[in-house]
Amino acid sequence: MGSLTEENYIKSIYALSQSTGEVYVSELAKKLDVKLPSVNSMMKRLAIKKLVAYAPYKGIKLTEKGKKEALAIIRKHRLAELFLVKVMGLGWEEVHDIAEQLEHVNSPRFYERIDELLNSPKFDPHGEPIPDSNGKIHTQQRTSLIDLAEGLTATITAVTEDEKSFLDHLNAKGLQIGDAVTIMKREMFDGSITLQHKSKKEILLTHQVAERIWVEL
Amino acid sequence: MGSLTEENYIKSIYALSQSTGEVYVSELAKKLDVKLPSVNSMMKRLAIKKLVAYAPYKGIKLTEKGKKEALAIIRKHRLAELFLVKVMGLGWEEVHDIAEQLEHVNSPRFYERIDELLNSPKFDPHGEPIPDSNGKIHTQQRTSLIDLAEGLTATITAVTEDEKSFLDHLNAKGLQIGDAVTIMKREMFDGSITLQHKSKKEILLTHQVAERIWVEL
DNA sequence: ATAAAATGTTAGATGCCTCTAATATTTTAA
DNA sequence: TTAAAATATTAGAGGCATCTAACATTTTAT
Repeated sequence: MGSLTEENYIKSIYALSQSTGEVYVSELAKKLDVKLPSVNSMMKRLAIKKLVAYAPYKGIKLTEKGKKEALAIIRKHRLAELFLVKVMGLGWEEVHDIAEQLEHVNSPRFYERIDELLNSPKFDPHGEPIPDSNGKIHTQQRTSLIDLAEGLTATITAVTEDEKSFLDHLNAKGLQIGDAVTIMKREMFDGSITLQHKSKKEILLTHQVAERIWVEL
Repeated sequence: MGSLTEENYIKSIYALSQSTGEVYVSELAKKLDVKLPSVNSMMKRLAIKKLVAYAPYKGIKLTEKGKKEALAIIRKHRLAELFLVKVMGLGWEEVHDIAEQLEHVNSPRFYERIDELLNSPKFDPHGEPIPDSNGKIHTQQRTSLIDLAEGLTATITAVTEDEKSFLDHLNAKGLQIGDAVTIMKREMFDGSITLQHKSKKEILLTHQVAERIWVEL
């Protein structure tokens, strides 16, 4: 178990390297809100610990050991989020910041118990998959709401959780995980989308919002 | 909000100064398992922050500000312990170490919710009082099992929680908070005590164990 | 192909928290 | 009452995590 700071670096590297498999120093610095040299010196330390593969002027990659640690933290984060919603009755928009802290709690027993109480759940309240205790992740094939043709109906399965304000926005629009929506109109001009929702109301989403909503047909 | 380390110092100073109102550097060093100079330099920092009153070669005292912070941490610790037992179904002997971590979670909402779910509880699973959100503590007049005369019957209200092994010991003997016990015999020779318990069984406790059990007549 | 822009690294400093070794003060006991 | 023991402090160093300023490399665009 590394320090809290170390865990946050590992987690961010994992998140940012999802698509390309690597991260740039500047991306990481931006994400963690530190300056470039801070990232640089942390990379040296993590490389010594064999958590990242790092060569000067090259992208940063997690080693297998680093990935394993990242997935363990993500598992704890997502279990915590679901626990906060299901057991403690908090709103999905307010659990992220608390889970950011709970994910660093070192207690197998605590998380084993949460897992039991929630019946080994597969997805967190934002629809993100929860890795199992071996770090195995049940990936879903994802389609963004933005890629759906007019007339199609789909079910919201997940949202990309970046900031509380985004979830507040969805709450205000009345959208939740599991809701069925039909694409009424796609505006070419600004990329916005009009949906028909179970509430019978028409909902307008900007491109920026729609691209962060994942659906299944 | 100070650092985790700072919070642990404050909490330990509070605990150790309960009786006399002050702590010695060496006591604190022992409790926190650090060397004397570490305590010394931390005291200087805490004094600058007005959390402790500290003069060289004199005992350490918490300021009002320091006490308030200590009580806030203790409140979180004890709420967490009760939550772990009542809501999560963990044993009273295994919650201390988890609560040591949860007490540092910074989220008024999280603790407000725990307090609600537990119905603003007054005591933790070990019988220790939970300070209210203003730091006010509902102190009980306490009698130790060791001070009870033969023939008297009393109810266990609290135990002094120092180590898991002590609670394991009580579990093995079948003793719990709320149990009624009658003093059958007090041995002058070694200070041990024989109890009659609701289970009808006779239980022998050594002086060392009995003095850490608090009762009400 | 080279100059400018973007990105990354090194050097050196700071604060936090810890340590060991050396020194100082207070307490205790002869 | 003074020497020894116990307790506390200072000096100086090291690791972690951060920063600014200066320098190096890579990418890009003319």
